[in-house]
Amino acid sequence: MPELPEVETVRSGLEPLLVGREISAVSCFRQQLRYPLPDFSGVVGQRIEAVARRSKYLLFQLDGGQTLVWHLGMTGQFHLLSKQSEKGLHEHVSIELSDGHSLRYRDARRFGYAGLIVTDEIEAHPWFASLGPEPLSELFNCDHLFAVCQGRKAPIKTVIMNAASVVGVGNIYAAESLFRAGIHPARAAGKISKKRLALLTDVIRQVLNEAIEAGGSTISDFVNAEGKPGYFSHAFQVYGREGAPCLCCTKKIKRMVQAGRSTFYCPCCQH
DNA sequence: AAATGAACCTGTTTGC
DNA sequence: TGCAAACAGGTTCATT
Repeated sequence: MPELPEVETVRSGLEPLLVGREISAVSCFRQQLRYPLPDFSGVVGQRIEAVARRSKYLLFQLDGGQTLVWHLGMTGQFHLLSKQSEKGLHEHVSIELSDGHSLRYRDARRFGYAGLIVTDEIEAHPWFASLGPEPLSELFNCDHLFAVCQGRKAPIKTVIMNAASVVGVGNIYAAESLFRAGIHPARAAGKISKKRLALLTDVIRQVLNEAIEAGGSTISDFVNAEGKPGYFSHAFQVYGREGAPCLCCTKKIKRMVQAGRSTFYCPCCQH
């Protein structure tokens, strides 16, 4: 489900609802999601100081010096319930807050995962140690992308989707960015001029910012913390539009498979 | 070393 | 209509 704009939408929605609240209990309805769930007993009585994000991870910073790290996988969702209620379909964890609210984690496919990490050790943790820069930060610039692509024969699409190059760019935004930059998704990364990579850098930032503004992209099931969908899917120019006319040249949008994922592109506008 | 494909799961859509 | 195959926003691991 979520790429960077969707995770950011969830983060900004949860932040005002959770910061300052204290965790009074945690119940797990199964032992593991993608990985075994952490032992939550130590978080009871701790207050949530901040809700942050790194890459596609949500970071619930607790006042005891630990951070609850959560990845939503493909179908993970958080919902804040105001009343006690039965476990809903595909709900796996319930975090009770001292004000009576209940934060539920729901995830049909269970590709999501969570960990409890000492806040000062997050950057060194295996989930974070080899991550590239945030695409909306100064660290992600033309020089960086050029260095990453240098000498690589891999297709540019798989390079920008690799979190070691830059984080947060998933299948949708990779396709949309390459279309806007006029770059063919299968082009070898090392064969793209620095000038065109500079354009790609700008366009990735633009696309992600626009998607955040729109509250993310909902294809079938993404919803924010209030249960509402995002609207960026209406702005897709290539993703999911196989056979439909290119909005630029009117030729048919094509679909190909790269590294096991669908790629949508215009064979006329992208080189 | 680097790139592809399978695996982890369930739900929904597509095609015969 | 029914059933099976294909496909889905992510990441890691094993295999070329």
